[in-house]
Amino acid sequence: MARAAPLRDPDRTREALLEAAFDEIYEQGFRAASLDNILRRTGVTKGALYHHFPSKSALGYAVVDEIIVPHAGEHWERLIDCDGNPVNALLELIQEEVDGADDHRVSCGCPFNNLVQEMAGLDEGFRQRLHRIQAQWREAIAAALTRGQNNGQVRKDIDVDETAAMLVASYEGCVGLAKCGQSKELFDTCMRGVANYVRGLRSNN
Amino acid sequence: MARAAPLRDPDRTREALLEAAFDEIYEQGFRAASLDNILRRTGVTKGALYHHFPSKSALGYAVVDEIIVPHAGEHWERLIDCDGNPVNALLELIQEEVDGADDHRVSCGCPFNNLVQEMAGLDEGFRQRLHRIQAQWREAIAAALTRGQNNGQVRKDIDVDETAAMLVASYEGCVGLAKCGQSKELFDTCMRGVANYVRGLRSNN
DNA sequence: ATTAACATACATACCGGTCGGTATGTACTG
DNA sequence: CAGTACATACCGACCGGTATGTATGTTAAT
Repeated sequence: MARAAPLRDPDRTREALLEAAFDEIYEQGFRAASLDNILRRTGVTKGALYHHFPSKSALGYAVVDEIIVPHAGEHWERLIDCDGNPVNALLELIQEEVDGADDHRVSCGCPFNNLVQEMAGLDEGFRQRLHRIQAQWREAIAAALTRGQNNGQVRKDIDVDETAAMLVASYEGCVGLAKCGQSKELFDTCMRGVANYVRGLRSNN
Repeated sequence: MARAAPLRDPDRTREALLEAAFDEIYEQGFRAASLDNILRRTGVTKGALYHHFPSKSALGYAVVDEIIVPHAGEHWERLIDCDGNPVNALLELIQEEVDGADDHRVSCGCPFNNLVQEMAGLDEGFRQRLHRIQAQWREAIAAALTRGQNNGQVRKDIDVDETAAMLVASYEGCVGLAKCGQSKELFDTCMRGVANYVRGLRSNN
């Protein structure tokens, strides 16, 4: 890789490091992610990296805080903002995930879930950050379902927290199945199952 | 750890290596699993290990073939053998998983799923083995559901393959949520959601 | 001139894997 | 039965490579 001219633009340097770190971590996992690879991807040197981040862990935490959290937020904020039928909103979200899933995504899985599986049991710093994301997802879904119950759009005999947890689990599970089979088709099949489950939440009135 | 006397019992040595490798891989992941740790756990030396297995990968594959596959088989074989109502059989299976989940399990997750998340996108040897396990799970559930449909125990308007995929995904997802929250309670909540989904598969007649 | 922003060279530790050698059991031979 | 020849099981030091992290020097902007 060509030696990049020194940027002397700390914000851009930092941002470049975060993005390259995200890619590397997404493809390799956090522990197998190599700082040297990240430096190669960016053309940044080791001194610069350690100028911006005190450790590999700190870099990983920053990737979660500044890339994964905002990206996750985009999804559940729409569930919160949406004032229509939450069942329809969920179905739209599911459809978007199905449409947006390319080979790379099928092969690598969900960046959030990958980190959970790898790090949640080993590192509290990761775990707490990831758990917060997951909890917000569940809360957003549960709140939307409660709203739907009050509006008569959603069956009143379901436990919204239970259902929200189950939905998040199903989605992450679908991504996992697809990764295991390296098959977009399997992902679609699995997600159709989730969509049918969601349709079953509709009130019968 | 005390220095173990040379066993000179190749089968036992091999078995000990497999079990220690399983534990180490379960807790650390495959790539982070250290051969030295496995040797320390067993008291076996590196020469002995490489006498039994040509490489770390081969050891990992053997763990899947000789420990994880048989263990997974125990579960889905019971679904195949069972001649009662498949909905009840699934609910029993779920209940057993809930009852059997201790702290270690919540913290470390599902050995099968861990390997999927870590290795499926990186190593075909692992991927094919794991995919085979997953496919057998789905096939066993789908077959049971089909039997239930023919017996009038299961709704006829569901797609059994879709449902089977969704069930496997949900279960793996539940384990993931629990790991992320380090919370048995979250696991129970999530699994209650799965159980309710399964109850919804019952025919209404 | 200070100091933030980088660059370079290096320290240290651990990794999977190899290698020469040893101890033990077994099979053949005279 | 004794002795030789060979195979299996195992030992543990060591290798090259790579990992994160550090120490110190240089550049450039305010």
